[in-house]
Amino acid sequence: MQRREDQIVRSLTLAVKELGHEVPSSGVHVEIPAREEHGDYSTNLALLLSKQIGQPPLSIAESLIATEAIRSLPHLVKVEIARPGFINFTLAATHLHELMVEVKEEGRDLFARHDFGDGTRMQLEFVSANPTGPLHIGNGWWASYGDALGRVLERCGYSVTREYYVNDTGGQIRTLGASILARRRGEEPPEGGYLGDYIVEQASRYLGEEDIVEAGKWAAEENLATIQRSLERLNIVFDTWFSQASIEDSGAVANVVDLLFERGAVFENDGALWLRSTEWGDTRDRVLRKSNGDYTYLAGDIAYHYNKFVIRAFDAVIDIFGADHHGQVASMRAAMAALGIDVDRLEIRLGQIVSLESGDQAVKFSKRAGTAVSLDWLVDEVGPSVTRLLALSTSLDRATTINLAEAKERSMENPAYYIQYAHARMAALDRMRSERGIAPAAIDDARELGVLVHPREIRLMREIIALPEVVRLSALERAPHRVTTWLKGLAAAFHGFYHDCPVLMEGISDELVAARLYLVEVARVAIVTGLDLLGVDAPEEM
RNA sequence: GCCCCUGUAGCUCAGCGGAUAGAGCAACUGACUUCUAAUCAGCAGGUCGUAGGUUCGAUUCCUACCGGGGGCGCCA
Repeated sequence: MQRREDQIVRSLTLAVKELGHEVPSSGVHVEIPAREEHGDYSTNLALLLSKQIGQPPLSIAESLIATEAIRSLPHLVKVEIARPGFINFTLAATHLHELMVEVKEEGRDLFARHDFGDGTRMQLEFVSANPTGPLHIGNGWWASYGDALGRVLERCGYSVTREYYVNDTGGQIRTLGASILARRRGEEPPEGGYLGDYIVEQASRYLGEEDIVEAGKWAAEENLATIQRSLERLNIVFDTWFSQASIEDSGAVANVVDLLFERGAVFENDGALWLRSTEWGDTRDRVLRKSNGDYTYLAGDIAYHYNKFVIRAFDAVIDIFGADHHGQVASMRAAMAALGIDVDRLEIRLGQIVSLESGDQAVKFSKRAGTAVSLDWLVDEVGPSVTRLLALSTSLDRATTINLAEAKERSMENPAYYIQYAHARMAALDRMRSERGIAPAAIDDARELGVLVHPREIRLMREIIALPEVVRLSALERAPHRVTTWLKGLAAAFHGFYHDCPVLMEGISDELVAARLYLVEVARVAIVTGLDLLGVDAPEEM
């Protein structure tokens, strides 16, 4: 779709040149204003030029709108100057009709697609929960975010790899094994062990040796399979499951510590090897190899990130962790800097804590204490669509409390029903069209859509054409929840249209039926595109 | 103490430095011989935590303070 904004920017550029000025290098916006009185598009250009050339913005705006470049803008009905110095363009409905044809021709594959990602190889690491138990709801929230962000980035031309880092070795696996063995003996898990009920159940099925490592690995493998199934229920599929044990066994950890040593970033103290991370902005230095000779988790993670950036040479990496891993951020960035890796290639996004409201109390999740509410339980309760849309309704930066009663309601409280119902209505219209032997919507010329002038139709068309910009911003700001916000608006516009603009009822002209059917098809392209970006199904009927 | 996130309507939350700050829910009122009312419409609800600063313009950016959440291991 040729974005109308770009067309207007080109005309404004010509207009500025016509007046003999330079276009400001940054800050110029052409946007769809929030208020309809402000027209279809609006620009702050005159306000910025005012600063640059020292003339009042209103008189600059006057000169601009008098130029040939502006007067000849396609579809232009009216151009107005507003208070501080905005220029507001009102276009004829024909500009919307034209764009509808473009969206329909692009279809689900091409509409709202961008190429600015330019094939950048980007790795997204997310979830990476230790296989010491089932995923909890917080994991599901951040998993939905990571997957949707990947979809948005892919639509903008990035080449995305989704990866899960599996902590299949080390102290937690031993603790897990010890907890299993204790339960099998009918005892309480040891101090610091895992207290969840699932451990008791697993212990009853463990037939192996009385060996904590063997028991731990057995349970971890089983847990990992469970985790994978939980994620697949949410439409989340990883490209790679990267084993921590594999990187340790390969000697890569020792190698990267050697490399850090060669670069002078390591020192010895109290029998341990330390990373001089304070030199790169960390609040304290970090242990890489303990005095007992074992490498720390951090050392393994550094080797893993070295593998991402140097061995596999991803152009950029986004790590998505829970806020409880905040402490790792400065250390990892320091380690990358110490290795001479451009720190800007590493982006770490932290998801704030998710809790569940049960009665009046918020339940905090702890896997060790066994109070984590499992993701599977929530998906059983409300289904995958509601889970994903709820997770993707708010910013990652906001700590959320899930209200189960509201999540189970089948109303607008639940964006999933509202949005999916809009799609089901579109699908129903198409079924009915087919049953009545009416040909699928087809238009040879945008002028055949000239009958679409009802305020409900206008609003729907305006919502549809906003998606490309929403997708662009979602990718740049790593904010897929913007797509959810847009979907709610689109669904609202469609429900309003559906209510006031009959498509297949008696007494409607053939021409209007054809145009409205076409509009419904275009709306369907848009809503399916949006839902797919979030990994949510578009049901034919509900 | 230090670091990160957050404070917007009664509640849950949107809001790329722009114009009169928006949705849903809850409360109240209205619309079903229908293309599925899982919908639509109306009404009501705001010192955008507080105080400064930058700017033509600040809910948005900066600083300080106050409230809430999270993190500061030779755990992972």
